[in-house]
Amino acid sequence: MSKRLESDLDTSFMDGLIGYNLRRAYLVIARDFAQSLAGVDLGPVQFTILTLIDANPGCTQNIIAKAISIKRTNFVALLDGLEAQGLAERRPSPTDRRSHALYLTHAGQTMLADLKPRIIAHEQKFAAIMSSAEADLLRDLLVRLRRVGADSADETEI
Amino acid sequence: MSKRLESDLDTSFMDGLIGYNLRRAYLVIARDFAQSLAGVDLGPVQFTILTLIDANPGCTQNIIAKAISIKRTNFVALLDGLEAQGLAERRPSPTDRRSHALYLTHAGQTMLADLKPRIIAHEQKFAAIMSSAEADLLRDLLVRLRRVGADSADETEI
DNA sequence: TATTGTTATACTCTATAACTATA
DNA sequence: TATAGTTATAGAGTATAACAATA
Repeated sequence: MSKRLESDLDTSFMDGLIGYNLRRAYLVIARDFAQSLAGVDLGPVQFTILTLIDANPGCTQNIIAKAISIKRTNFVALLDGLEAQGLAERRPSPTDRRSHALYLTHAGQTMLADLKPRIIAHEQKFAAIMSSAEADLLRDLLVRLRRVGADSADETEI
Repeated sequence: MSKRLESDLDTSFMDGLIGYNLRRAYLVIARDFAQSLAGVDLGPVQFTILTLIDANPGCTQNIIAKAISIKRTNFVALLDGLEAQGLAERRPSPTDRRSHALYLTHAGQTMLADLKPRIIAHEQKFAAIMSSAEADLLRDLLVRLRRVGADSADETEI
């Protein structure tokens, strides 16, 4: 197998680009993440929303949407999906009648407790190929990278 | 502005995940990359294809598709777009009548020469926030990360 | 039988514009 | 006037299944 490797190709220009390498690594991890969620009707973003509601009960849609850099407008359907599955719910906000206070249902908490170990196992598969010092630096560099775009970002806070 | 920061949110679980930080950084760079290509009818993947055909004239669709981890099936429309704009062309392969030999047209070479400086400027905006040693380590870590998924990848070579 | 390219199709994520109800 | 949520819609990017031509 692999009679002809893609290493025959000259990819030198792309290989030097941070963005290109970032995309390649992201795609690999995103696929593995999705496999970790196999059998569950949740996308990666929905899992993230689940964890954030769990850690911040009563928070609003906007707060979460900004925190994870997705548009308010795209948040609606994602939350609709969680609500339809009985995992989360919108309650009227006690302080602002425009906004909703978000909570996990009991089923949502159970689901999250079931999924977290899967995600941690998925993560460890990747963390295993670097030292903890390298992992720390990697996270730090990724955070710094995403702050570069902070000015050009319109409504989605970085 | 920014009367209430998302840092009020407890995002500790997600912050610890490599995949999450990778996604956030990737999205920021991908948006900036797209802006660098503003006014040109090319997506990021099409730009990548353009550079690879330029560096590897006569190569086949499959070789490039594998090199950048996209499906053969999705490559077709991307290349169609390049051909429709007169930037690239499919010629019959001299050795295998199933495959096509890919080449840039003169217009394609001119376009690429125009775009490369834009992409390099885009890259430098991000490279500027780290030392060259950090950038080298980052690229190395990203390559190592994407190789973790090498076994579970079916047809798209990592 | 396996591989290259192809069509058709669907799903996820992201994006913009315009609306409503509140503030 | 601005903000929170919503609807509708569009576009990338990615995914699978099935096919024709060639190896």
